Amino acid sequence: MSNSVKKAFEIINYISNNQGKLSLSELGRQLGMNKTTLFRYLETLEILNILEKRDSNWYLGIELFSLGHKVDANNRIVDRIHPQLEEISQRLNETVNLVGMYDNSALYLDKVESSRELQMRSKLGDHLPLHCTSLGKAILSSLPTDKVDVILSVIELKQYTEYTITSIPELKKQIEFVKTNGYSLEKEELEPGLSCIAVPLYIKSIDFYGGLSFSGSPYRFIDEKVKELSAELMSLSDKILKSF
Amino acid sequence: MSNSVKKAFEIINYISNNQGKLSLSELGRQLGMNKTTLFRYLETLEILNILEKRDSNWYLGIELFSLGHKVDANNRIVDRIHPQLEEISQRLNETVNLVGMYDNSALYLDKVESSRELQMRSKLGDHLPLHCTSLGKAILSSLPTDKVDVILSVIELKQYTEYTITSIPELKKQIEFVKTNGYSLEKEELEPGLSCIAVPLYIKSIDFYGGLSFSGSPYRFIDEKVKELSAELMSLSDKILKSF
DNA sequence: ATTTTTTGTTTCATTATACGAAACTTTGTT
DNA sequence: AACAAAGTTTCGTATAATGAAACAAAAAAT
Repeated sequence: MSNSVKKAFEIINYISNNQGKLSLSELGRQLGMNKTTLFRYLETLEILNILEKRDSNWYLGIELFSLGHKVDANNRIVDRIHPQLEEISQRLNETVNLVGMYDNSALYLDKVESSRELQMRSKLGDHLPLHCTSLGKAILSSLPTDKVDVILSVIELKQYTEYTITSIPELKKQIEFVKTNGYSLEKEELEPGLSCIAVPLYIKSIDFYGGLSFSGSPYRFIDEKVKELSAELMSLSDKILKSF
Repeated sequence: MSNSVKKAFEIINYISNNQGKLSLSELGRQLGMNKTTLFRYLETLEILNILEKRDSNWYLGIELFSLGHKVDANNRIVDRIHPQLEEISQRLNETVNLVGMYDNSALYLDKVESSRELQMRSKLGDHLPLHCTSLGKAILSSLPTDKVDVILSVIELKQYTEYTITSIPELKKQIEFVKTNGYSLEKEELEPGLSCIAVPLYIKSIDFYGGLSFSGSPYRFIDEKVKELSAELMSLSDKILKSF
């Protein structure tokens, strides 16, 4: 495995989580790297527009923006589904989200926000934990049981709020609920004030394991609303599956 | 400059323009690289999820998607402006676009599509030429004259359609038009059936040179419409400038 | 079915290049 | 002005990248 390439991406990854906060020396300290070596990496990556230096602090560069938008994951699934997310979001005035599973987490692929919710900072590209999101539980419900067992034993069931489920049997119960009812629920298990309703979206032909969800304030998602919204998601999921 | 890092990104860039078309051998031939060396690069980049192999053809990987969405170019300009693009797009039912200048081209930063236009393949992250787009001409009009001279002498005035302007004096005339009227026009100079109306967006405090535009069919952009839409863009530009 | 060709992968000696200590320059601080 | 810290350049050394060759696996041709 190519050492320098690996190191370059370690640097890029580290900066991606600390943009605008780190100078060369600080980076060297935190990554435990010799400053001359680091200097050369940063210089190279800056020339390539992969990284950007402003006021001697480092940011991700514009070339990563370009590359990121050319990623053609799973046959342009995002491009194909986006119009349908737009439609459902506008019609119901709800925020709708699309994720796909990669490396034992749910990758945030697309979202359309309702006018109701205030615009939050874009989280596309983020990895969501599987055990405390409705989308995660939806995905788990669409996986074969033995795979679920492996995943649950591998991932850390980190406690994010007082409602986060950290017990494997309890999670399995919830996964059974999704299998029976077709949708999953999550109430402030990841962050306070945020709830979700989700359904799995498994597209066999392209080996895509993902999910669709509505997200919003837990106060709005009362029983009656949950019935309506979960039915909408299930019918959207069906529609998408037919188009693939 | 770090050789291997540079080479890794050469490979990534080449694949980004030929996704799903190239096997290891084919890549080696086209890039003039030794297959053993290339093999090691591809292996490394695949492990890092920067590249992805499907049916022995190479694609950009999901990690680039994540990184690309974390690019925080120019103080989150996209996140801050997006809601206003949404508003104007919905109110007028027009497709609206945002670009910024990087490396002598207009980088496609954001867009909101109208329900009128059919959803086209996402072009965010693409580099648009300056000489045959309304956005390019708008940006050029906001730059100091000596810089414009340098840029016009450096960039290739490639002919895309029969309407593409390839003469520097003619381009300068059009730039003067933008300076006088505050907006720029482009009719099928880049691709047949596509016209644009644009205004410059120069945010001094963050050294951002960019532009806003409406795009659509040339048949719809008649004189009267041009007046209305250009006025809308100018007032949006003003509003944005005030918020920075 | 058999041979031939092409593609993908591993090994290994050579050499190029990445490395980091040290010196030096620039910038910021007391 | 003196000092400290950050950033940059130089250069000998060691390491890691390189690519030819051999090999394995998969396609293509006979």
